[in-house]
Amino acid sequence: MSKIKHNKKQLEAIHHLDGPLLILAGAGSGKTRTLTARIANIIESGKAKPFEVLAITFTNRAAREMRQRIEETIKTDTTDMWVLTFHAMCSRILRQHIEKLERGYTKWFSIYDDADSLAVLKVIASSLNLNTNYYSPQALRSHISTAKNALLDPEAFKLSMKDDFRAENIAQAYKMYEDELQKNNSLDFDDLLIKVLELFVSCPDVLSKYENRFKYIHVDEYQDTNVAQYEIIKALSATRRNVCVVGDEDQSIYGWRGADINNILDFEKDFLDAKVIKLEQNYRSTSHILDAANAIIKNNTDRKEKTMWTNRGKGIQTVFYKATTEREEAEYIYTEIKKMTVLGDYNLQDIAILYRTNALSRIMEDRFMRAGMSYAMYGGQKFYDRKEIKDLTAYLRCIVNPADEGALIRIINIPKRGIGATTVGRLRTIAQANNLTLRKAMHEEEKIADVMGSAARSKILGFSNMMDKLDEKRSFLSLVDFIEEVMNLCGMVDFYKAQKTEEAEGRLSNMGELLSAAREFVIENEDASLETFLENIALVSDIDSLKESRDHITMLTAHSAKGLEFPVIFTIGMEEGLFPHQRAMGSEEEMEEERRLCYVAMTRAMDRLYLTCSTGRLMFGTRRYNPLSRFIDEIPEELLNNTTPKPKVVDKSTFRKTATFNFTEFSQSRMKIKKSKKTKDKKELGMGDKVEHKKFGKGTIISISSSATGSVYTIAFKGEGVKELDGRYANLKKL
DNA sequence: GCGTGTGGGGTTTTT
DNA sequence: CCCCACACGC
Repeated sequence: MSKIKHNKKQLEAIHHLDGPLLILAGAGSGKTRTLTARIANIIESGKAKPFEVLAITFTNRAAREMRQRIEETIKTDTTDMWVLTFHAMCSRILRQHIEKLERGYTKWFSIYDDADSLAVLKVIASSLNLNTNYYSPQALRSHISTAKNALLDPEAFKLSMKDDFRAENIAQAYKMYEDELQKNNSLDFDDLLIKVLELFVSCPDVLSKYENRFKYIHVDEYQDTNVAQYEIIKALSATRRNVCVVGDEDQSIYGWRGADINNILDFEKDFLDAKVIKLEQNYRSTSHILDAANAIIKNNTDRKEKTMWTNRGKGIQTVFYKATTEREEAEYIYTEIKKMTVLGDYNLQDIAILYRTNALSRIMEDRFMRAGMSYAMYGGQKFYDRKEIKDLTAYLRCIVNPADEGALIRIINIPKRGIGATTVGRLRTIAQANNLTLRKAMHEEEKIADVMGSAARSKILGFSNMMDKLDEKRSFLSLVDFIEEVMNLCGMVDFYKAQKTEEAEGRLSNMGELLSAAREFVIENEDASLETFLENIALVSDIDSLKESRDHITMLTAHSAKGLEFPVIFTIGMEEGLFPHQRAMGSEEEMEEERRLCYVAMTRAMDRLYLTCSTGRLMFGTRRYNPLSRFIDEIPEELLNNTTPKPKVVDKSTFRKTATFNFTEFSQSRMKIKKSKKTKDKKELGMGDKVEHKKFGKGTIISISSSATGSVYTIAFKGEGVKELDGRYANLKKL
């Protein structure tokens, strides 16, 4: 295996070790192989010891794979080589040094996930009396995250959005949120990055420790880094400048999360002497697939010129199929899979179903389940996001980090033990007045007696004693035994056992699964402890556990498919509003990101690619008629094999006819009345039509949905975003 | 403090 | 269509 052949460009990258290096690695160009070989080369040539190499990846799975491959190549132990994600790296640095920030953080800090952050923001929003129409907790969360990713503090953020009337309030919520997290000795995902930067600034010795250590730095999936991550890389590589970044701007799909595509587009501006190597040979896909993907991506303007090619041969055309209902779409896919597996062309594990949104997986799931065809789904409801698991980990967090009141409040009444909002409120008042944590305040029996009745008092006492007992047990129980003890002592096991419902049973078995996860964690990690286990839970996603060898179909979102490949790919729901997603309709930039996402999805395929859609689809309980995805139109006809039975040609005009037909079918008599009404004042409106609205200006109709009362148009307005308007009232002028 | 019913609102993607 | 938040009644 060590004598793997590399092409000329790859060899160049493998041997160019010193100075900044940008590898523009297109889809399927052997990026990981090259990176692995380069790291092996660094070690084997004696330029650095394993512990002096840093490799940052995007997912834990990628990190694990890379480490494995490096180990196979150099046949040396790599335990002390840092091959991890940005977040894991930052967490590791902070566990060691965060106390130097002198802001009250301890190394037992909790990591808040989205739900934890939202809970905090809900309280803040209501304490500020913010109108939730303008300030939903989600919106606040997203603004704060944007601010943090751009390295703006509340003050700077306020200035940056001074045109927005909400600036003042959002900045204030941001500030309060920061204070609350700090008080709770907690960091959210964005904080992990930011606090490391703060640490580097305030403690130059910490920075130089890592700067000296890491002689060679690698960043995979560089197109998905945000400003904070970029700054971390810059800081770590400032002296030696041995930084090698690998990425593909055409696969930048995390802009919504703060990833800045300019990091890759402008790398050469920041590192003037950067060597740039383009890997343009694709080893994965046949040319029919690659050409179709190229045809789509070339419609983007925000990219570097790059032409991917392959010598895998033409292969077969990309298959297109248009169903009339989502069930029929699922049926078609099922039949195709059945065909190819019965013929023995492919096994189930060779096949993946990709979709834009998790909601689309459901129909496929139904179909596979009915057929008894095994499948595995990734994404969606994550294991650690399940209520009972979050509750249990909240218990564990309370125990590790007594300052974590978010966690404490979450579980103080779980299972129900009669400690309601009023009691918690009173307890909080006591805590605040005496500058105590909630846990400590529970011991202030006299003060509690002043404001509460004996019933509430004894309930608090009971809870407090239980937590104290757990604290004690932690010191002598193993990780697994301790977690089991928490489950039993806190009462969750009894609570669910008593219910005797299927749902409760599921929750119990999930709790059992958590125990198994802990057991496995102990086996795999030398430094396993309650703290490291919790950290692992916070930073791991379920795509990380994707298994390869099992015989099942894989179902995942296009996002989580990044970095994977399958012989057969089905990309479903190729419809305007779904893929590209509605939310992207308003802006050209977001549309380009959708296109990149589509490119990512298509380039996962090695031999066979299917693109499917349905003219009608049940959404929100009503039937919707979405036009065909523009991405399908961007593929030249000769590259597409349209297997849709009736209408042979795929173009917009055919589509419109079909859509109207279904429309009428829905309720013919009513439709006639409506039509006559409508034609009275307006010309008929179809999908894709440009319209003008008095208030919102010019826009494009992206979908039409029918209800008993008439049709509702979903229209993307320039600069105004996407609106839903009732055809009966909205004064729409056809342009 | 808690259970029930209703009404309204909501589905992008994830470390 | 489903899941939540909220209000009400016990």
